[in-house]
Amino acid sequence: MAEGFSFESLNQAQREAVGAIDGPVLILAGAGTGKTRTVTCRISNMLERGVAARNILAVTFTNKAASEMRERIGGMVSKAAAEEMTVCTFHSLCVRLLRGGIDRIGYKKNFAIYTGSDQVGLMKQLLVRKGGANCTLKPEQILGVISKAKNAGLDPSQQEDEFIGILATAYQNELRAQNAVDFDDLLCLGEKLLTEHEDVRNVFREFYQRVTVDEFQDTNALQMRLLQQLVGPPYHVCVVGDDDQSIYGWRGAEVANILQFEKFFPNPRVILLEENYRSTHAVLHTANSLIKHNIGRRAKVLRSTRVGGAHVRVVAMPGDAEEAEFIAEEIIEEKNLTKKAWEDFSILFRTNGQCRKLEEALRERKIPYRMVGAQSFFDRREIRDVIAYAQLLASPEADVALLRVLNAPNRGIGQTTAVLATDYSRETHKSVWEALCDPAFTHTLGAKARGSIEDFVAMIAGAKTRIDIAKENAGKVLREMITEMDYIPWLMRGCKTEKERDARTEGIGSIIQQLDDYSAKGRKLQAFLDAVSLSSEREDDLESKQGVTLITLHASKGLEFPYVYLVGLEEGTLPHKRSISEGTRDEERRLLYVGITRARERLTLTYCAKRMKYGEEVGCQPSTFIDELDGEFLLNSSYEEIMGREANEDELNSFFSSMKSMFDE
DNA sequence: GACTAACGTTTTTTT
DNA sequence: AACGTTAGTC
Repeated sequence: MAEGFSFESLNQAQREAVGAIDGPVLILAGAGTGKTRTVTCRISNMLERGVAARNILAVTFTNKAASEMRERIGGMVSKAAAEEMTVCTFHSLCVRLLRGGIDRIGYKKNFAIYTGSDQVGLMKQLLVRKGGANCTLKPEQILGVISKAKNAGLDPSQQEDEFIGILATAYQNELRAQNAVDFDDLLCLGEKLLTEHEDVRNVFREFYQRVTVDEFQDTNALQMRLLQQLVGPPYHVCVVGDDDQSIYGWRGAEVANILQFEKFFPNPRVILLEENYRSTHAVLHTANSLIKHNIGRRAKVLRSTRVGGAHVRVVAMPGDAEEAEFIAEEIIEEKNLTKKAWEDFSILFRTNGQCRKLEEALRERKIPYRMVGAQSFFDRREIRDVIAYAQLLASPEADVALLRVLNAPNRGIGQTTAVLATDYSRETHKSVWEALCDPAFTHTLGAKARGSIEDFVAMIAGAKTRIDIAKENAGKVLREMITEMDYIPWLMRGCKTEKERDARTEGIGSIIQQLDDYSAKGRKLQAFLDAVSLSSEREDDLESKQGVTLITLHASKGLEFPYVYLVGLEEGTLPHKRSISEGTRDEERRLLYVGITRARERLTLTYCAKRMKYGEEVGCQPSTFIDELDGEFLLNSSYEEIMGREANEDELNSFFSSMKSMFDE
């Protein structure tokens, strides 16, 4: 048994939170106030007070957060108890729920989950089919509208724009016909299943006696409705979050969920965690002075446990090149001076486009760096292809997966044939797979195309039999199939560089290995596909890499660094110009607030007079947010001033060291 | 059906 | 500047 927790190690507000395990609880946890520790202690306390581990549910926003929380709990209670709890995301919770009972609402239990590019592919088809040639919207935008409607808890087919409504209806019908759901459907259908079926709802309510939701400020209306279905009287539900760190409004997060929590659950106990263990007083004072400009927030003032600290610098730069150069040079200098590690430094920016110049400056000086959020592993073409093949082996009627790989590698089934097959499948109300298997269809084709299709069908059916009937290892079967069809040589032909070839080959190896691991543990192919669809997780996470961290403000939430450089504080960049036109300046302010509160010791804010944007030089104005910062712990400076002074300091330092060596002698 | 050339686009991002 | 997409050609 692990050591549990002690009330003595907690501050008063934390103790109150840990002790309050009954009824609705809202924990407003400011940045760096020991939120995770409080939540894990609270769960540990549930166990001590006799709640069984299996009856505890903790919902997080990302898979990574879920595994971290489980780990933290595991360090506090017994490992077995940590394993028994349900710690997962809303989406994976819904997958479990739906794999068990989706047949009650008209889907088959082996439904496929369509993600990102699957959805785009489907929508592109629908656009063509519904005559959207003169439609100005891109498939992604239409999907965005549909997604937003679903997450707001609305019917996506009810649209102001008639054509989008038609597309939304067609999209939903198509998904259902293919026995597929998208990410948002997981939540919608999960909620629907619980709402419409009292028996299912009661099973869940009785099973999950204590529910905790982390990062509550990021939840949307639909997730709130789901939560309400999940938790019945006497509402043993605890939500944890910080409205000041709500930065995902643009994808549907409802700050109202946290601001008006009382509306959803009666008489909640509200606990404020305001004691900050992370940052210096200077950093916190500056952060507080900024965020108080937002109206309609849950008033909260972070108190520092670390008095004083270096002033927050606001540095004016001539241009983005100098900005990058300055930071790179200073990091080298500070590292030498303070014996910090590269990992102690971070550079935060609003948009990924700002990253390139910084990267260059670091690379030129041979400073190791790590970037968070580059292309997602699961978005890479070869990975999506391999997953599509795996999907076909699980359920060949998943049309999107089938169409994706029908001619990858080229096997003589081109666009013309694909369109014919799709048309036939729609006319006969069958899946594309069934169309390909149907002689009535294949005999309308030329001999060459028919032969290709027969080979393809035989290959997939053969492999599926080996897995389903002969119970062979799915990873092995998939690997052999990929080898047999010469997928890799085909993929290699499209590669321009050696590096790309290696990366892609490695990616394929990695994804099949993951499937191997699943099979080895005796888990089904479907479980693998669920895990893969639900994790957009970057393959390599932050801890596994070393160097200075380059990261967007959004991705920086939850992280902390001794040294933080927050760049590009310019009107149009931060706040971003689109947020100005959309009237979401408050969220941009919160974004800056999140960035500021990442700093433990030293914070440097920079802005440029001009910046390269889309290959053109653009003049910039300093962000109006800078004026909102209280001046007490601010130090205004400029590139010229600091770079000039540094030259002098170098001389001074060498003078001191020579004096020192004289005294030492 | 495959390959090349010109074109247009470009906030944030998880599930 | 760089990337992906599309359209046009072989």
